[in-house]
Amino acid sequence: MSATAGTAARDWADEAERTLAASGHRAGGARGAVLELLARQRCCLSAHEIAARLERTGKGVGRASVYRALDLLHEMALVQRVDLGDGEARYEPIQPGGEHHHHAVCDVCGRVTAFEDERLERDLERLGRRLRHTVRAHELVIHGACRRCGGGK
Amino acid sequence: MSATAGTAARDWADEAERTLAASGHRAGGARGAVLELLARQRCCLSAHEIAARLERTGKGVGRASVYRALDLLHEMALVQRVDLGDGEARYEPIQPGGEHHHHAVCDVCGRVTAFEDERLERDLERLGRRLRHTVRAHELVIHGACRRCGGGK
DNA sequence: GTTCCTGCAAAATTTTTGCATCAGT
DNA sequence: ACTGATGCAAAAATTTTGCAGGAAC
Repeated sequence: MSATAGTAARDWADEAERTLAASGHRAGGARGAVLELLARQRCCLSAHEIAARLERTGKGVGRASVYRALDLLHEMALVQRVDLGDGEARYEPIQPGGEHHHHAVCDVCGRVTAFEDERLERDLERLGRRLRHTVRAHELVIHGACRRCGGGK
Repeated sequence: MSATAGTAARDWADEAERTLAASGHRAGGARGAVLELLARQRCCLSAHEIAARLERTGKGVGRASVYRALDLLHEMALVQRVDLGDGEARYEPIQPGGEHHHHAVCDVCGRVTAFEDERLERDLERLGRRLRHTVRAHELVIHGACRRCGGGK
């Protein structure tokens, strides 16, 4: 399973590089580091977190470059922007294969749980058709108390 | 229908004032103006928009007071925080009766469409039970192209 | 009269931009 | 070589905080 995830991550980073190259973008070190870090991640990361982690790994990258990389990746629909409600934007890879998850935030302990739900995804597709609104991205955030903090009684 | 909406709006503002009073909060002018403005609104407003509109109406209110009012209302679960992805937080009243909507953002023309969907709501309830996550609030944002900009073909 | 509310200004945070330099093609 | 990518510093935008005065109860 971790082998599969690793492969998917590498696939995503590779495809992202290819997509960027095809659009005339060059392969610099800063964006490459951001890509690689995002690819290895389970869940969304904020610009601040990305900069901090790259710093710790020795691959220090200017804040501006992090923001510029995220901006570009978002424009190219390679990353999903996630707003958990704490005032900083987070980003996570969009897997071309369709794997997609949403987020539940526990307002008590702060934990963020990622979850998938196939019926929800089908519902969202139907919704796009009903509204005649092309769905390029969708994002659901649930706020409340996680099972440990009161949801699981 | 507009009469109904007006009534619901007044109800919401009244109930909000009562809830606040019951928690030992006093009825000041700034928060009252924010409440009244929110109550009359169809969709979500940002702090900036709220301050600007109150300014135009002559009821100028300090930015800090707007933020403090929104903070308190959010804490008391009287308003829903909405993140449309443009870096500013928006807020809208939570109708106790259960009326609830979500938002579709057109990335082409910028229009924000509010929509309701009963099946989606049922799905989200089921989801909370499945995750054993108490759902205090949930927020869905769809990004893409609206029917005018390419979704309606 | 006490305590919360408000507004202004200052500060903290997050994100963007200008510009000189470096690096990929 | 040409042009995009990067980093630093400065700026902009959004939100928070400190504090003094005013208003609600």
